[in-house]
Amino acid sequence: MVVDKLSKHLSNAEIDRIFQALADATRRDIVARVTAGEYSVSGLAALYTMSFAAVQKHVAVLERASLVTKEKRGREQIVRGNHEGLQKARHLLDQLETIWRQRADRIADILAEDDEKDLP
Amino acid sequence: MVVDKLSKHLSNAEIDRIFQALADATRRDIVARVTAGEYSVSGLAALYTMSFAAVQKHVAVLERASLVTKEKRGREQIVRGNHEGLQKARHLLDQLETIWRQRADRIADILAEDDEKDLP
DNA sequence: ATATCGTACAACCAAATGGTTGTAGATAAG
DNA sequence: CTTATCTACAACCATTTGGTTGTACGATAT
Repeated sequence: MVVDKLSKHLSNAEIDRIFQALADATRRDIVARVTAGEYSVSGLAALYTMSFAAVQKHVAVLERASLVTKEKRGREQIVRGNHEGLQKARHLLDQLETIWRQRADRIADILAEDDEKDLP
Repeated sequence: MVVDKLSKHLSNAEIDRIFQALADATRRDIVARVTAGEYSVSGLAALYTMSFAAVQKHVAVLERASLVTKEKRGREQIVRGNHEGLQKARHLLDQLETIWRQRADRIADILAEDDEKDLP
């Protein structure tokens, strides 16, 4: 199987986990919220109609993807955005964007060459 | 259930499809390849050890996520990167990045305020 | 001391995923 | 015409996913 590594620092498995973690609206909402402030797991669970255990699982998925961290404070578990993980994700997305833009640039170049042929 | 819409133009279902499509190394490889050139489905299938049908399914997932288009040419089906879809994905990722960066900036501001308090 | 709160975790379930093989229909090549 | 190629699609299978309920346990409040 030929699968290019998109990053020297992120394994394909890590990238899989990041994208899969973000492929759910509830989890994206959790990321947005804990990136803008602190929430306990039950504090998060109160925001959604699903069960506490379901939210707990969503947080676990985000944690495995390094997008979020948990820290025990008293009897609560505080969830925060993991800036290192988020930065990794951002870097990864930059790389993907670069590949796509290179393609766009190549097309632009080809079109530019055609234009030159039309010059006097 | 409270789930913020991250975009006026992309539904949560569309975003789900985009991230999930990218949550597989083979599919990311396909996106990279068809973004850099043209491939038939069988041309793609030749690159991987899995069956033709499996690759066909991966392409279908990418197509449903609007990251790729198929066009019939003779008996072949040509797969290309869908620039509109890719741009949507890029825009979406920019928005996520903005949210994360705003958080970082807010932290920087808070730290800056603390520094000011230490001034003479 | 006891009840309550926040969490962890197991067991279970339905549906989706990622893969397989097999069959069938167009299209191209001999 | 016959054969080989490319694609589509169905049926099946194992595993994962997203959800549930129930139980147990440490921390907190009354």
